[in-house]
Amino acid sequence: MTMTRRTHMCGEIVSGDIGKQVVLKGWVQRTRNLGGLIFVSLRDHTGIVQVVFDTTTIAAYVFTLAESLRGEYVIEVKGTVRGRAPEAVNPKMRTGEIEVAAAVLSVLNSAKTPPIYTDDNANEQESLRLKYRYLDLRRPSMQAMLRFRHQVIKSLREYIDQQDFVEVETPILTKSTPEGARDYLVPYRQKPGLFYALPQSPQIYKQLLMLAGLDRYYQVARCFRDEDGRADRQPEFTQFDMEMSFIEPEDIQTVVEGAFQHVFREVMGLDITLPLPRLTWRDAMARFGSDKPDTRFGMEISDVTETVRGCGFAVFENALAEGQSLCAICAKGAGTLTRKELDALQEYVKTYHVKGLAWAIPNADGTLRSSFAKAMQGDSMSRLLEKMDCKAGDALFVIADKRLVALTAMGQLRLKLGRDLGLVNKEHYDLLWITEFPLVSWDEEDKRYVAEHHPFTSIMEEDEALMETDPIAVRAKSYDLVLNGIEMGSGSIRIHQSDLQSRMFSLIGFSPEEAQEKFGFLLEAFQYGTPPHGGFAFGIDRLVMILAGADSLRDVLAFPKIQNGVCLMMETPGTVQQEQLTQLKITVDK
RNA sequence: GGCCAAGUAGUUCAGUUGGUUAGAAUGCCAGCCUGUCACGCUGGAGGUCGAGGGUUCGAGCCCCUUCUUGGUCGCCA
Repeated sequence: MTMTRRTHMCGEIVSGDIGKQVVLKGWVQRTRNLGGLIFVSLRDHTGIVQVVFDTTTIAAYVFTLAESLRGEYVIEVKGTVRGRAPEAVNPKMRTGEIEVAAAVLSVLNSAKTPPIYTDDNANEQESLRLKYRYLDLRRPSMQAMLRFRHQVIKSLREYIDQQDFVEVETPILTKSTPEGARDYLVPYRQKPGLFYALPQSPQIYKQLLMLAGLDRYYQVARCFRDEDGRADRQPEFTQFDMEMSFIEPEDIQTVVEGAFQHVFREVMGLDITLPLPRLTWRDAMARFGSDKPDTRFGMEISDVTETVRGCGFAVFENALAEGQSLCAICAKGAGTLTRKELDALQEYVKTYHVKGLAWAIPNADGTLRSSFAKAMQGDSMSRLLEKMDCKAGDALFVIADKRLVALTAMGQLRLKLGRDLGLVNKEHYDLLWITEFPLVSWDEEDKRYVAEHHPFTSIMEEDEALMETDPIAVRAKSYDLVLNGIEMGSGSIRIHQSDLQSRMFSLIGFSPEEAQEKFGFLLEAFQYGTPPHGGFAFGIDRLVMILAGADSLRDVLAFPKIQNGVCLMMETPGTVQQEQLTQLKITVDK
C-alpha cells in the first residue's frame, strides 16, 4: 500500500475541478452497491463527496476491494472528478453536481459496525453518544459546534487583546479556600494530610496580578467545582476571566459589553445596542422574582400585599399577620388552563418551598373560576383583579410567603408560563446587567452571614455604616451579566484596603486567626500598595450553548461529564493502583 | 440526600386486562442488481425485556429492592 498525498477535501470539490486527478482521504459514510456499480459517500470534516467504482472501467481487484467497504472504513481514493448527468445531480448535496470516478483504492483502516450513527438524522440516547463520544463528534453538527466554539473564543481573544489585556496562566494546583463550592482536592505526596485544591476560579491570583501592577489581565481559565451537575452546570468549565486596576464598575462593564458586542457581530452577525440595560438586584427580584431575569417577555410580578389587606381569606390574612408578602402575576390568555393543569402548576410552585398557589380566571360572562374567590369578602376579589388588569380569558396567580420566597416561586412560575404559553422569542437575545447585589445573606444552617458573591467584594460607600448594624442591607459593588435568563457571569469591584477586608472576614464569621491562616498571604499582600481594582468572569460554555441554541452544556463540550461528574467514555473517575495510594499514605474507607 | 420520568434486538421504538414461540423499522450478514444518493428486491442471523427477589397455574406487564440515565430541589461564594 503506497500512501499518496491528499490533494482535495471531500466537501470542497466543485464543478471547476472537473477533469482533475484527485486523491481523497476520509471515512466511508455509506455504500450503495448496485451490482456492477458501487457508490461510496466519502466523508471528511469538510463534507461528503460521492465516489463511483465502475466494474467496467477499473481493475477487478479494485472493484472487489470496493465491495468490501463498510461504514466508517478509512480509505484513500485516487480518481478523476467528473460532472454528473443532469438527472443524476443531487441538489441536496453541496458536491451534488460532481462525483469522483475512482481508479485506485486503499483501505487505510477497517472499522467495526459503529454502535451509533455518524450522521445528523440519528437520535440515540445521550448516554450512548457520550460513551462513544469520538464517534458522536464525527457528526457534521458536532464538528460545526467545535468549530463554532473555537470562533467564539477566538473573537473574544481578538477583542480583549486590542484592549491591552495580557493573558496570564494561573496555577491549577492551588489552595482550598473556605466559602463557595466544594473543592476538588489533590493529595500532596511529600507530606500526608496536606492537599492542593483545583481552582474554582483564578480569583485570588488575578487580584495579586493587579497588585503586581499588570493593570489588565485576562485568561481563558478552566475552573472546577465539586457539586452536582445540571444541564447548565459542569464540574469543570471554562471562564473568560478578567481583572483591571484603577477602575469603577462602568469601566469593566464597558469592556465586557464591548466583548459581547464583538462576539455577536463576528459569529452571529447581530448588532447589540450599547450600553446594555441595567437593573438593580432589588428591582429584578421585585419585577421578575429572579436575579437572572428572562426579560424576553413581560408578565411582570406585582406586590399585592396591601391590595388584599382585610380581604378575609384566612390564608392571606395569616400571611399578612406574619409579616409575609403577597405577589401576583396576570397571565394573559391563560384562561383556557384546565383544572388539571392548574393543579399541576400548584405542584410545580410547591417545589420552590411555598405552600400553595391561588388562582382566579374571569369568564367572559362575568363569572369567575377560582381556587379562593369564595373566601374573599366584599369587593376584595374585584379590587385584586382590577389592580392586576386581569380580564376575561386571563389567569391570575397569587402566592403568599416570606417576600423573597414568594417572589422566587412566582419568578419560576412566570418562566414556566412564559415557556408554556410560547411567549419567549427564541430568535431574540436579551442581555442586561444586574447590579447592587446584597453583600451577604443569612445562612440558616450555619447560623452566620455568608458572602453572596465572594468575600473580596467591595461595597457601596454609602452602605458602609450598615456593615455592623444591618449587614443584609449592605449593597455590594457587584454586577452580573444575564443573557436570556441565564447567568453569564459576574464581577465586582474588590476590596483593596486591608481594614475593610478584615471587617468583611469578621462579618462572615472568620476569626482574625482563621482569616490569617486561610488568607494570610493575601492580607499581607494588601499591605504593600494595592491598587483599586475589579473584574469580571463569564462562562464560555454557557455563552456558546446559548449562541448555538443548545439546551445543555454537554452539547457544546467535546468531552463532557454527566450529572454525577462521571465521564462515560473514559469511565472517570477510576480506581488507582494500591502502590499509588501507599505513596500518598491514603487508606480508603469504604 | 429528596422528588419525578425513562430503561424491551447493534440502534430507535411498539407490546392490549397478566395468557401461544416477545414484534416493527433501521442496522448487520448472504444472494441478485450499472445511476444510486436513507438505492431496490429476496433470504438470514440477532433478545438474561437493566439486575435481584416476590405474587401467580402463568410476569416484558403487578409488588418490593437495587442499578443506570435524564430533569429537578438541596447544593452551586
